[in-house]
Amino acid sequence: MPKSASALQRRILAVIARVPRGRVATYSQVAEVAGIPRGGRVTAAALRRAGKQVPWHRIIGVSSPSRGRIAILDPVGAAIQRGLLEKEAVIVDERGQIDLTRFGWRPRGRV
DNA sequence: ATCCTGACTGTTC
DNA sequence: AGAACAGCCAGGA
Repeated sequence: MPKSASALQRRILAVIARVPRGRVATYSQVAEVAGIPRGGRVTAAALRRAGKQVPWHRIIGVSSPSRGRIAILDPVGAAIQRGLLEKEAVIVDERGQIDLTRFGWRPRGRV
């Protein structure tokens, strides 16, 4: 990985690496576990830099309290993410939405 | 130190 | 349910 990666970014990547297969986590959720309360954007930035070194496809945005949705800007990348998730048995809606009550990651410990 | 940026979010319309 | 807005955070110029 890039030697210039900050400790914070490495921590974020470490959290993402813990998201189990067949499950998805939101940007903010990852940020919070990594120690950045409202840093959803920070998670996004870290992911962008990390590339495919982590299960990037398991990180999504929030659409409503119980639903998440693919937040990739590039339509092609979004399609790829959807494919990867479906391959893990995660049901992705036509609009790229996902039921968090079913596939949302629940980190154990504190919340 | 200051300003701008963005794979974010909760609140309002 | 979906679009517009206004905060929020850390990194980079």
